[in-house]
Amino acid sequence: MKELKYSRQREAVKEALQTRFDHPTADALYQSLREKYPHISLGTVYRNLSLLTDTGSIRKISCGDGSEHYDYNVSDHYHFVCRECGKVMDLDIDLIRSLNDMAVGPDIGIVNFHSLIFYGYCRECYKKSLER
Amino acid sequence: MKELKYSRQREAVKEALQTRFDHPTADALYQSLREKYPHISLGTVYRNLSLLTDTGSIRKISCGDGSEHYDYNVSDHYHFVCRECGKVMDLDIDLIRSLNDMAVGPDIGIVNFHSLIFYGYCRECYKKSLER
DNA sequence: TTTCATGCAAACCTTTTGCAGGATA
DNA sequence: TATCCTGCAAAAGGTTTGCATGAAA
Repeated sequence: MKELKYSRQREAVKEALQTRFDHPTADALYQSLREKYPHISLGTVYRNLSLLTDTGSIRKISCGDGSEHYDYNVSDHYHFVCRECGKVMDLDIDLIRSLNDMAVGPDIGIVNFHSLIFYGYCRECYKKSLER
Repeated sequence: MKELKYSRQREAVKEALQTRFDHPTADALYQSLREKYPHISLGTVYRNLSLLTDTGSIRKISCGDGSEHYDYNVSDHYHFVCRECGKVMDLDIDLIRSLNDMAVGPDIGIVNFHSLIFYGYCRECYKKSLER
C-alpha cells in the first residue's frame, strides 16, 4: 500500500465528518466543506473518502438510497434509516457478536463483518403521517 | 396506485428472477433475458424491476457493491456477500424477529424491516487466498 | 378507444479517472 | 527531487425518463 502524505484537504474531510453525526454522503460533505475551502473539488472529497475508508479511519454505509453515506464512528454499531426523509441514525444497541458465527456454513469461508440496518419511519415522519 | 396490465416482458422478468438464485443485478438479468427476448430493453427491465419491487413481488438487496441486486424470495432472510468475487448468497438462518423491537427509541416512529448482510470470503475465494 | 407498457435514446446522478500543476517529505 | 495530492473536466457506471409506437383491457 502506498505511503500517505499529509494533506490539508484530507484533514478537512476527516474533521468535517467527525463533527457531524448525520452520516453525510460525499456530496453533502462537499457542500459543507466548500464553505471553508471554496476551491476543494468533489473529486478530492471522493478520493479522500475512499482512502480513509480503505485505511479504516472511517466507514461507508450502504443503505440503498442511491448513494453511499459515511460515518466517522468506526466502532461496530447499527443504523436506522427513515423511509420517508432518508435520515440515517445511530442506534444504541449492543453489537451482537454471535451473529457472525451464525452465518458460517459449507459455502462460506470466513465471516468478518455484518451490517444491520433497520428501516421504518422516524418519530417525526411517523407523527406527520398520523396527522393526515 | 395505477392499475397494472399484463405484459409479456414483466412476466419474463419475474420468471427469469424466479429461476436463478444468484441475486442478479438489473443488467445481469437483462443479459440473460436477451437470449429469449432479443428486443427487450434495459429500460423495460429496470421499469419492471422497480414495479415488482413496489408491489412487493420481489425484493431489492443493497449490498454496497455499486448496483442493486434483486431477489425473487421475498420471505425475510439474510445474505452473505463475498468481498472477493462479489457473490451474494442466501443464508439458512432463522429470522430474528425480536431485532426490530430492539431498535425502538425516542427518535424512532416505527421499525418494520431490517436488513442483515454478512461480509467475508466465500469458501472458494478463501481457499484460493490460502494457496498464495 | 382508453390506458398502460415497450423500445430506443437521451438525460441524470453518483463515482472514478487522466492530466498538468502544486504540496509534501 | 521524488512522490503524493489537488483541481478541473471528462468519462464511466448505473438508473431514470421522454417520446412515439404497440399491446392489453
